[in-house]
Amino acid sequence: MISEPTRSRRERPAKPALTREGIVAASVDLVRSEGLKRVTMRRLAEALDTAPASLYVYVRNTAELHAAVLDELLGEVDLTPVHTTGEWQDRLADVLRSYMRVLFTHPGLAASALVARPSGPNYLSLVEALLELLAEGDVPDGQASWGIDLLLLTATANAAEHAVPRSEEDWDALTVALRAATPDTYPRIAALGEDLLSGPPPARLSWGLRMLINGIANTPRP
Amino acid sequence: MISEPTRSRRERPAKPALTREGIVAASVDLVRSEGLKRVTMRRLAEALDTAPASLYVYVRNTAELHAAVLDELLGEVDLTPVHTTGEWQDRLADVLRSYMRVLFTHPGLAASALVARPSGPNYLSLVEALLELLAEGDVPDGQASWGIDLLLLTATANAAEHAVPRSEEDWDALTVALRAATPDTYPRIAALGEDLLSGPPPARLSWGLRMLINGIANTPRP
DNA sequence: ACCTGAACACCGTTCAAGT
DNA sequence: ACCTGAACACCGTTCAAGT
Repeated sequence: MISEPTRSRRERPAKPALTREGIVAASVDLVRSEGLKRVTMRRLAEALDTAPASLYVYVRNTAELHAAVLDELLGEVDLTPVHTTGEWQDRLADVLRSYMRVLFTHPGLAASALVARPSGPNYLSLVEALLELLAEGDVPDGQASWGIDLLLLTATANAAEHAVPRSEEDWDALTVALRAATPDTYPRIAALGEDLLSGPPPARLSWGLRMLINGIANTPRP
Repeated sequence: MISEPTRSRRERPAKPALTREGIVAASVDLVRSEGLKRVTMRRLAEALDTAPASLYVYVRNTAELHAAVLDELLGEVDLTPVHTTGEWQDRLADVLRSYMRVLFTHPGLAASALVARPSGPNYLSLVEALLELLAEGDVPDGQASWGIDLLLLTATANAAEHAVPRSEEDWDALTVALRAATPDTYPRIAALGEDLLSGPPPARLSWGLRMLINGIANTPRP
């Protein structure tokens, strides 16, 4: 009995040709459904019904792939605060919080963002939005230029740190260590005590963002 | 012919008993000789002449192992600026630069420091040193408490970003993207132009640290 | 030019079984 | 209690060979 290639080709649609766009799109699907940890060359090849080696025609390595995924996901950042009313500092903080939320929902993405920083259109739009808000606040150009980098870096690092859920034991380790600090060996730690760990995380974050914005706005360049 | 276990035991010294300290010490040797990428359970077991599974009696997982290595390496941070003369801000920046140098010389360590933050004695000494300098500058306790976290976080993220040597192409990708930004779509990026990428890295870093210290010192807590 | 199979050189972690 | 061998379930990347 002869097989029916035509029919079976119609049942499962013909394998689409590989393109960089297709690979990135499949990667984004994968990060949404299974997390960044599963966006591997082998898993991705499986999803695209091809061999891992085939992907290397379009993507240099795994790091570049992850950077492309991030570029894509940055489209989810809410930039509307740029054109609303209210204090420019608050709106700047809102954009950064939205950026952090995107990183936050895909564990591992923030860490990869630190190593392979994106340069796609969505990243540029984010930079542009932040620069416009700094300009609205009359922050000098030189300080805005150098500050934007640190603003994004700190937001990314903050997200990286909180994205991986700290296990109870890990957290306890630091808490215990800080509480055990005796005044004779660690006088300042002992003096500040609980305050080092205190405060609701959102309040700490808001203070942190405001602190950065203040620093950028008020520190003249040499 | 019968083998000579006694003699061969003397030629190669008896396998030392496994301890957590021994495992961490071997890990530190390994990170120095082969880099953090090679500090794996399997490679480490090989170095200790044991089976990978044996290590799990003393170490929960690879992340915990890497955190222990960092704890240990933080002993190299130069804390002497705490007790020298000069502006407290400059001495604070010096300590942070020394911290970054440690992270810098062991690629990958900074990234791991973001995920599994250390809590060992060397980390506490670093925190204590920074707090003492902030106290010398009469920074209010509440701001010091919340600021210290962000100070270390930003320094770590900065090191993580620069530890992995940016390939020429990656760097070009961002440069090209920024230069290609047209005034109609990205007006602020176009207006700032080269300045976004300009300046010698040490000058940018010094400004960044000073900016953070200013922010912490001058942003009141709610 | 693109795609594949196969291989090389690795990983983390678990678990039954031994001492 | 500690250690081991073996297994399970994966990785990234390269390369000769095919189309």
